[in-house]
Amino acid sequence: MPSTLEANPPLTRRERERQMRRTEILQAAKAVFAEKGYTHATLDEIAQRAEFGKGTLYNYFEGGKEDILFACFDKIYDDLCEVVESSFDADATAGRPFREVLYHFILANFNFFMEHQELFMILVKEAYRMTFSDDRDKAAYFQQQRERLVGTLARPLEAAVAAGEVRPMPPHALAHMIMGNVSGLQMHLTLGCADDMEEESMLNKPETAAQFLTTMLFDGLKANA
Amino acid sequence: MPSTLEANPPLTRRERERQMRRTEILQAAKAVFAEKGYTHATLDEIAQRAEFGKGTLYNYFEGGKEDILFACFDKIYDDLCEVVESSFDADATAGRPFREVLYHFILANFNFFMEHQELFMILVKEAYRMTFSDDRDKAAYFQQQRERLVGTLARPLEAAVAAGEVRPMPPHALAHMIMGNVSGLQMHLTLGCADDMEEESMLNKPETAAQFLTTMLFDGLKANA
DNA sequence: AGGCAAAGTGACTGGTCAGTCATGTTGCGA
DNA sequence: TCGCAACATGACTGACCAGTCACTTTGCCT
Repeated sequence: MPSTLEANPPLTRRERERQMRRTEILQAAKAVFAEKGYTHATLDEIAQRAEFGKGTLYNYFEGGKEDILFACFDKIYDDLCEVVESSFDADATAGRPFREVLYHFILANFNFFMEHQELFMILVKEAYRMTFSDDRDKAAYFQQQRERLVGTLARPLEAAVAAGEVRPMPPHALAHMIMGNVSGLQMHLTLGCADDMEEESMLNKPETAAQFLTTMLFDGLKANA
Repeated sequence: MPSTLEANPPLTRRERERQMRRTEILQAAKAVFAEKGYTHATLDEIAQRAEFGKGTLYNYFEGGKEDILFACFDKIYDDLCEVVESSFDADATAGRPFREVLYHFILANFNFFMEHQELFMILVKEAYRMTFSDDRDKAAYFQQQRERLVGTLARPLEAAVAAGEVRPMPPHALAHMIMGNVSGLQMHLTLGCADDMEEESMLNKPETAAQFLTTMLFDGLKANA
C-alpha cells in the first residue's frame, strides 16, 4: 500500500484509474513546462511524454493547455503551503527559539525545491509573468495563491511578534519579504552559481545558504556592536 | 536645446535622425513588451505604435523581434547601473552613515521604477524566464547583465564591510540579496497592493516602503533588546 | 529638372500549434 | 455473445505572426 491519505472516499477502480492517468499527464506537463516554458511547450510533446494521444488530454483537461498549466500551479501552491505548515507545526516548534525555527523553515524550502526543481522553474518562468498579466482573472488567481501562501507564513510570524521574538512589523509584509528571499536564493542554488568566481561560495549548498539567509534576515546587515 | 550629453561625436543630421527613429521604435517596443509580454507582443503592433511599417523595423534591427527585445534590455540594465552608481557616488555619500546611504539607494530604485513601470514589467515578465532559458546564449546574456548590476552594487558594499559598517559577508551575496528585496517590494508598489486588506499598508508608498526595507535589511527581524 | 541611393511599406509566405472530431478500441453488464 | 458507453487517437483545420521582398516615396546632389 502506498501510504498516506489515498482513496479515503469509496472510489471505484474506474475512478481510481482515471485519477492515475490524470496525474501522469500532469507529471509530464510539469516536466515540459519546466523545460520549455509555457509558450514553447506543445501539447504534442506533453501527450507524447505522457504516452497518450493529444486528443486524450482533452478528456482530462477540458480547458486544454491553459487548464493543464493551472492544474500544475494548484498542486505547486498546495505543496508549498504544506512545507510552511509543517515547518511551523505547533508541536515541533514549541519552546524553540524563533531563529532556529526560521532556519529549519528556510532549509525545508530549499530542500523541497531542490527535489522538485521543475516546480521552481515553472514558478519562475510563468508565475511572475502571469501575476502582471493583462488578463484580470489570471492575475487574480496568482495574487490569491500567493496570498494563501504568504498568509500561511504570516500566522506563525504574528505569533512570534506577539511573543516578542520578532520586531513588531506587519506580519504580511514580513512574510512576503521572507518568501521573496527564499526564492531569490533558490535561484542561485538552481543555477549552480556559475557566476560565483572567486570564492567557493557558501551559497552553493542548501545548508550554508540557509545559514546565510537566516543570519541576514534575523540579524540584519549591520555589523555586530 | 535639449540638455545633457548629446551628439558629442560629429554626427551628420542623417545619422542623428536615424538614431532618433531607432529610439522611437524602442520606445514603442518597450510599451508593447511591457503590456503584452514578449510572446504576445506583435511586430505589427510595435510598428503601428511607432508609426512605421513593419518592414522598417528590420532596417533598424536586423535580428527582428528578438533583437529589439535585447536592445530594450541593454538600455534597462544601463539605466539600473546608473541608479546604483549615482546612489553610491563617493562625493555624495562621504561620511554619511551606511544606513542612510542604503535608504537613499533603495528609495532611488523605487522612484526609478515608479517612473518607468514599463521597464520593471519587462524585467519581471521576461528576464527571469530567460535566465533559465534552455538557450545557452540567452541565459548567459542575463547572467552577465545581472552580474554587472550586482557587481556595481557589490563594490560600495565591500567598502562598507571594510569600514566595519556592515557585517562581514561576501559582498556579492549581499548585493544579490539587496537587489532581490528591492524587486520584491517594487512588485507590491507596482501591483498597487490590492491585497493589503486590513491596514493602510506602509508598503504602498515608495518612502515608507523604503523605510521598511531599510530597517529589515539593516537591523533584521530580531526584536530590539 | 532629373537621377539615384536611402528609407519606407504592407501584402504575402511558410511554419507552427491549439483545438476538433470522425473513427477506432476496450471492457463491462446483460 | 452482443451492444453500448467510455475512452483513446492523430490527421486535419483555422488562426496567428515573424520575416521577406518587390515596389513606392523621399530628399539630396548635380
